[in-house]
Amino acid sequence: MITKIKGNRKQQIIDKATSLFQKQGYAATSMRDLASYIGIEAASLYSHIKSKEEILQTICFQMANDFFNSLEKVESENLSADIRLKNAVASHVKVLTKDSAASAVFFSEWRHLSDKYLKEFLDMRNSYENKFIQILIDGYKEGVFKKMDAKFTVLALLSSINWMPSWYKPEGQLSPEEIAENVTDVFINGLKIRS
Amino acid sequence: MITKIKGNRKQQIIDKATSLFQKQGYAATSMRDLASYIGIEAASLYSHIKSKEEILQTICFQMANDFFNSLEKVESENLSADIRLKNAVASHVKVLTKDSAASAVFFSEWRHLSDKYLKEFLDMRNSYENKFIQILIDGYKEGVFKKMDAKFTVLALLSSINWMPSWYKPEGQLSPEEIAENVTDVFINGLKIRS
DNA sequence: CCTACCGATCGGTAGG
DNA sequence: CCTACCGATCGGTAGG
Repeated sequence: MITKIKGNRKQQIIDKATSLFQKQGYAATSMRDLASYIGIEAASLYSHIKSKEEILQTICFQMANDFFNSLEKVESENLSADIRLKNAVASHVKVLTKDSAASAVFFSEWRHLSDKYLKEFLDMRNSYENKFIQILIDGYKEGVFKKMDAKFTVLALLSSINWMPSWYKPEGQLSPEEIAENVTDVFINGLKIRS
Repeated sequence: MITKIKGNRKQQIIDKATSLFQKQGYAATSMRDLASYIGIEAASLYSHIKSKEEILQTICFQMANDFFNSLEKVESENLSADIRLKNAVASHVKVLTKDSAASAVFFSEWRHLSDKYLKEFLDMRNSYENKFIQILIDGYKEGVFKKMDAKFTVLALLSSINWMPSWYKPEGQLSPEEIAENVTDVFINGLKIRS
C-alpha cells in the first residue's frame, strides 16, 4: 500500500506554521524554525509553498471564509433577531473552537499581510461585523433589544469571544456550545438578577 | 534658556517604540527603524537603553502598574459589588484610554518578554483578573448578581474592553466615561428589554 | 551621539 | 528534497 504522504506535506507545513505563528508570532518565526520542526531543510519548504507570507494568507483567508460561510447559513434561516444573535454567536464559537490555533493567528497576525491582501482581509472583516450589527438593529426594530450603540456592542461581543483562543483548550470543561450559551446569556440577559 | 532635552530622549525613544510596536509588532520593528524615526543612528540608542527588550519591559510593566494601582484604589473604597464592578471597569477603561498605544503593546506583545519577566508579567495579570473575579463572587453572595462562571465572565469582560485600543481614537465620539458606561450596562443589564 | 564593525540570522534561489 | 549559497538585515559593541 502506498500512503499519500506527498499531498499531505503542504498541509503539514501549514499546520506546523499555524502552531508556531500562534506561539511566537509571525515575524518571530523563521522558515528555518519551521523546517526543523518538520524535519527538512528550510530550502525544501519552497517546493511546497511560494513564500512565508503565502502560509499566512492561507491561514487567514481559510478562517475568514469559514466564519463567513457559517454566518451566512445562520442568516438564511430568517428567524427573529434574538434567536439569530444566539445562532450567530454559536456559529462563531464553533468555527473558532474547531481550530483555535488558526483562529489565534487569524486574529492577531493579519496585520503582517501585504497591502493587497490586507485590504481584502479588512473588507471581509468589516462586512462580517456589519452582519452582526444588522442583527442588533433588527432586534431593536422588533422591540426585543434596547436602544444601544450597535457597532460598539458588536465589537465588544466579538472581542470577548475572539480572545478565547488564547485560553481555550479542547480538553477543558466548557464545550463550544456551553461557551456560546454563556456569552449569549451575559450579553442578552446581563449579570443582574431580574426583579 | 536651556531646554532639558537630554532627560527627554529616553522617554522619546520609548514613546516612538510604543507607536512602532503597536503598528508593526515588536519582532517586526528593528532598532534601525526606531532610530531613523528619532533622527539618530541605531548605535546611539544604546546610550539611553540597554536593549530592545528593555523598552518592551518598560512599556509592559508601566502599564501593568497603572492598571494595578488604579484597581486597588477602587477596592479600598469598600462599596457594594455592582458599584465596585462599575468603578473597576471605569478605572480600567480610564487607564486604557490614557495611552491606547501603550495598552495595545501591553496586551499583544508581552509574549516577547524573556522568561523571567514573562513569569512576573503573567503573575500580575493573573492577580489582576482574580480581583475582578472576586467582585463577581461578592456580587453573587450579596444577591445582586446571578450564579455564573465568574472566571469566564471576567475574561469575556476584560477581553471586550481590551480590544478597544485597536479602534479607540481620542478624537472619536465616545469619551472614556461613556465607553465604561456602555460596557457596564451591557454586562450588568444585558441587551434585552426588561419586562 | 557617530563611524565602523561584529557574528548571527533572515527569506529565498540555483541547480541538481 | 538537499547542498551551497545570495544579498540584506538583525541586535549590539568598541572606541572615540
